[in-house]
Amino acid sequence: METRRDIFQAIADPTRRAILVLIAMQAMTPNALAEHFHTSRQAVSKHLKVLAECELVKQELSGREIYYQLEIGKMKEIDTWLEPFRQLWEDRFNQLDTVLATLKKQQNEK
Amino acid sequence: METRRDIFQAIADPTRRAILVLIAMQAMTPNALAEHFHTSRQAVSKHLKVLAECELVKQELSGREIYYQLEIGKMKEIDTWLEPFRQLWEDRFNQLDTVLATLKKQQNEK
DNA sequence: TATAAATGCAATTATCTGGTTGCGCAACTA
DNA sequence: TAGTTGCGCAACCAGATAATTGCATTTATA
Repeated sequence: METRRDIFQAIADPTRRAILVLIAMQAMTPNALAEHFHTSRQAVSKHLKVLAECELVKQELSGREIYYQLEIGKMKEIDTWLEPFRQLWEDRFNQLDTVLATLKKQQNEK
Repeated sequence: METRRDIFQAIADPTRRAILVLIAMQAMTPNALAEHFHTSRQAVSKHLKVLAECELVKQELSGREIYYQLEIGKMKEIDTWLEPFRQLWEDRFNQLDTVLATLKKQQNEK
């Protein structure tokens, strides 16, 4: 029942990725978000809950409305995981030692 | 049955992410990979199949062994999706117009 | 040649996931 | 105050997922 929420699992769903893009531009309510998709407001609400559980979004209350906005800092975690791979495709021909060191370090920290 | 494979779904699984890290350092066989996890070789094989379906890994045959290696180029797709968000956390205080333009462009291209 | 090893595939199963509908509650509004 | 709106939560359901076991095939080895 207590499913461990994970940022990678959060962005696995295309609707959630679209939500992140939308609220990156402007904080939005569940109702406003739902208008952009072919699903119910409740379904969007569940997606927002998942995003909130892994701290990718935060709420801002305004009367009976709830504006969801992006927690941009959390997105860095994806970037961090990607970093050693980025080195691989950027410096494929040199600095290989550095790349391997970073990868091994990341693996040991697991 | 024909589940649409997606790179974001592929990296949603922690075992698959670990596999990517391992083979980034060195091409490995399913048996060798399986030794690093608490699952059967067949389970690892299924993960490799998922990764192969979205072209994150490629095979290199060697007798009865199959070495899996990373398709580093495919990882760029994650990076590409992340790019506008990276702009947000790097240039939070300026160039906001550029960020929004990128996001909207990305959204229109869906 | 007989045996062992490396691998993929099929069938099965328990669990997770994303969606729906129905409901209750708090907050606006006429 | 009565009705409407915005929202989250619970129950339910079909399909997807990850893991297991069993098996067939190909290649290496004794």
